[in-house]
Amino acid sequence: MADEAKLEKIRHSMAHVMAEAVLEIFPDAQIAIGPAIDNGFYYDFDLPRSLSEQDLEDITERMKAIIKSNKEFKRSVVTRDEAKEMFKDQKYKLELIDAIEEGSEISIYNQGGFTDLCRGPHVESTKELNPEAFKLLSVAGAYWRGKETNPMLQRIYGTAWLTPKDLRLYLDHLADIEKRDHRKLGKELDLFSLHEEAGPGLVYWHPRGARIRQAIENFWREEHYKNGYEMIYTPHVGKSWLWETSGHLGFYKESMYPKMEMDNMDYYVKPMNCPFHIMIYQNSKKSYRDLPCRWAELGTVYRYEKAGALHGLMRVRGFTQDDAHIFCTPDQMDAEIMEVLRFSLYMLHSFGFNDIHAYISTKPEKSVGEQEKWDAATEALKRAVEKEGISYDVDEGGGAFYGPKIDLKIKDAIGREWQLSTVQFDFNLPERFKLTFVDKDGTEKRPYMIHRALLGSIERFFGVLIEHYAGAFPPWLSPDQVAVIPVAESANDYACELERKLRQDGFRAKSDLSNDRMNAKIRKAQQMKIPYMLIIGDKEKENGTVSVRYRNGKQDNGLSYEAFASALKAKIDSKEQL
RNA sequence: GCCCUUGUAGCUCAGUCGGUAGAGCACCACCAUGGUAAGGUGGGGGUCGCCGGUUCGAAUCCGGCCGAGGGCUCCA
Repeated sequence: MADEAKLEKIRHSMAHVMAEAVLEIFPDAQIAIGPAIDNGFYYDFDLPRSLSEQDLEDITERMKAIIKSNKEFKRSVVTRDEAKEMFKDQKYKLELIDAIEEGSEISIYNQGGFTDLCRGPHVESTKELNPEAFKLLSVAGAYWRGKETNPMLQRIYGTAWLTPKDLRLYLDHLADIEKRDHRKLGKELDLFSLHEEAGPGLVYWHPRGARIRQAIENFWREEHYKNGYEMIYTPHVGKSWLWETSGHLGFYKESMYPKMEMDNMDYYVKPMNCPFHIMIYQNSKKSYRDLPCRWAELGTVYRYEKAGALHGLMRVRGFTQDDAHIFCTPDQMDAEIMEVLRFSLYMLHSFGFNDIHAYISTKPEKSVGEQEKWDAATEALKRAVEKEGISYDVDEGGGAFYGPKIDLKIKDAIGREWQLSTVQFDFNLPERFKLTFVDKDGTEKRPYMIHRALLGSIERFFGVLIEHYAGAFPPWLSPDQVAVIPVAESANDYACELERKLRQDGFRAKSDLSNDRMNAKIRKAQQMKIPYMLIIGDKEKENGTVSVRYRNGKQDNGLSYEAFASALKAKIDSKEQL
């Protein structure tokens, strides 16, 4: 942990060194802020022209020279007026000085030719910075103080470490991230595509991607049924009164696709499934005996995300939520929450996510629903996480206005966090739609309503899966589980026979009868990350056996078909990685 | 939405000072029948994102639009 503090000092000091280098090149540059961040640092500048890659090299060289000149970082305290005088040509600094609270100390740091308004801390001297352990990564636009109405500055991002080896490791990590990029793998493995000409942010699932989706959805449906849910299907558009009642037109209109007019009525494409599920609830009078109702739907919704926010499968405009709504009595709430959380964890584990952290968000300032309800619901959430023994953080006041929630974030194979599951109480919709149930005593009462999605959206979940497995899916999810590769044409008929048998036994198999040589076929199957290859020639044909080549290069020769099929089935059933 | 970068064949990318396009892979055909990561030869395929401007002439220069990538929440 001492290293963490040291690193922060190093990174923050690097930012100052970078500012000095930039000022050498652009003496009139306006400098803004330059903090240490995760893995590195940045500094924002207002410059007369845009920076290029070439500039980054230039700046890097100057930074190295500054570091090698062994400048001390000297801290001093100045008065407000002194500070204003020192930075009289730096309008952003003046703004910062004005923002400093009356009575608090104003400190400056100086290293050689550069002085910055700064609360520190810094290293003692540039001697402590390793000129071979940092790298400038990119230039990006950033608003002054992050506000859209402010001028756009140029931000230079850099990364800095204690040693060149640490830098190397970090750059390798970045390269790994790039290799796993689901957009790249989606193309290479022929899983999905997006088509600007047909509408940005809308996903096309190719056959190989669709097979994975079906494996996910089949599993999802089976498990939901086993766990007491009913499947429902609801429309994709609804009249405006639905969205007025739900409040979406009031709070959410910006993100909805615009209205369609028909028969003097306005229709909207759904951005959420909830109001439709409520329609079903209201279709008949509900008794406490009918509750809980657990209704699940793979519901496709459309939201008009800002153009700049779209990102592959991770942020799209049309997506399918693995949605469910639970309507229950107040008495049932505790048990339902426990169950939802247990079920979520089971689902996430099944997909190979075992590092899970929970975030509970509580009542914000502006909210609906009585305090007691919020407290009861929030307590139920806490009890549930504690019972499951997963670590959690509480985001006080971070809930939606309509109820507290719990989000589950998983860590993927290379340690990145992704939010998947969410369980949210809703004190708003039951009120707005005047939902009721008749209780034991014959009086009408308001049911609790819980929204939950375990995978989040199928599209985004797919993106996370691709990156988690780097495209090498475990057999139960692999689009092609088995590639049958004949050594020469004489084994083609045997290959076809094997393919037919495998498919009939429920496996996803395909034989490669192309003109290529066996070596090329193996290469292709390997590149498509198919877990099992059956290499068959005259030998196997004669003996009725198969030779198995695994994705990892290992090999099992001369197995009987039955032996292979049962081993494969066991692997698929276990959902294990190969 | 805003800033920077970017948009050439299905994919990955070349294309120098403006003179109406190239490679590899993929695809198709033929030859080769090959035991664990690319066999050979030949062929087809692009109004260079879209619209407009400058020019004798634009993939190349200029403007606008559309899309994609990075960033815009780490705070003197």
